[in-house]
Amino acid sequence: MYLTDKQSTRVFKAFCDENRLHILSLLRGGEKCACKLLDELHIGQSTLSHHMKILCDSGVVVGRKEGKWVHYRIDPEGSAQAIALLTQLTTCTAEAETIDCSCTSTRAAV
Amino acid sequence: MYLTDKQSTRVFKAFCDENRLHILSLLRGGEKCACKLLDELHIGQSTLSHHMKILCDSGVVVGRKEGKWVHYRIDPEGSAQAIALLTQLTTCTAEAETIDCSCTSTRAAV
DNA sequence: AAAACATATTGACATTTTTAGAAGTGTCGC
DNA sequence: GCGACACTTCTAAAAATGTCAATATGTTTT
Repeated sequence: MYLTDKQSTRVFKAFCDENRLHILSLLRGGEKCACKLLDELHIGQSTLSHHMKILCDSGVVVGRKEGKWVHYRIDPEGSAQAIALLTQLTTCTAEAETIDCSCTSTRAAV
Repeated sequence: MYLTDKQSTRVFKAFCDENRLHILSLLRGGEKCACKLLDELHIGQSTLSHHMKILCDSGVVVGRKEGKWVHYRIDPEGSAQAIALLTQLTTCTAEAETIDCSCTSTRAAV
């Protein structure tokens, strides 16, 4: 499960906008259709559609089409992958503890 | 440890830019000063400074000033908090499994 | 004190993102 | 088929972000 840097940024874009965080908090309470989300957010319908696309592209949310409606929910698997990715991005390697001070050693330590 | 939505977005902004992901990957190998980072990234000095500010604002990176130099490293505590926040943002509540289909029930289910 | 150096801040510009209105697509009920 | 509805895509404007050059700040050396 290796992603390019570009793909990784796509995952975290989901959490970089206040409206999207609001949408996620609504979805944490269970699956909701777009129209219901629209009722609770003070944004236009096309704007919601745009945000839902970004949330789905991140893998954290999935949409289920049912007739005219699309029901959105948080995907536990996508969420787990996002957490795994974040963990990977912030975990130091074994030898990370050796303090690298090349700048001080090459110049200051004359 | 509750953050506003705005504060939460600040945490994940760290992971939404390819250059910042590159910087993080360098820091995963251990503490590095800004000048060393600058050597490995094809960006200007002021641009690096800008990215380091965003990384530090997220809490995932900390800077240690030593004379003229600033040594940056990944903060395991800040990283753990980011992971905890991401977990919180994507974890559904207990009753989330009940499918909410108000839009279909009020209109389609005539 | 002055010069040299590492980093931060400012200002200007290009690119990207957010937003909403308008038009387009697909589905349902008549 | 036709109109109503839910949602998506297109388009354009506003806001935010990334970038670099120039300048400022703070530290060390002479």
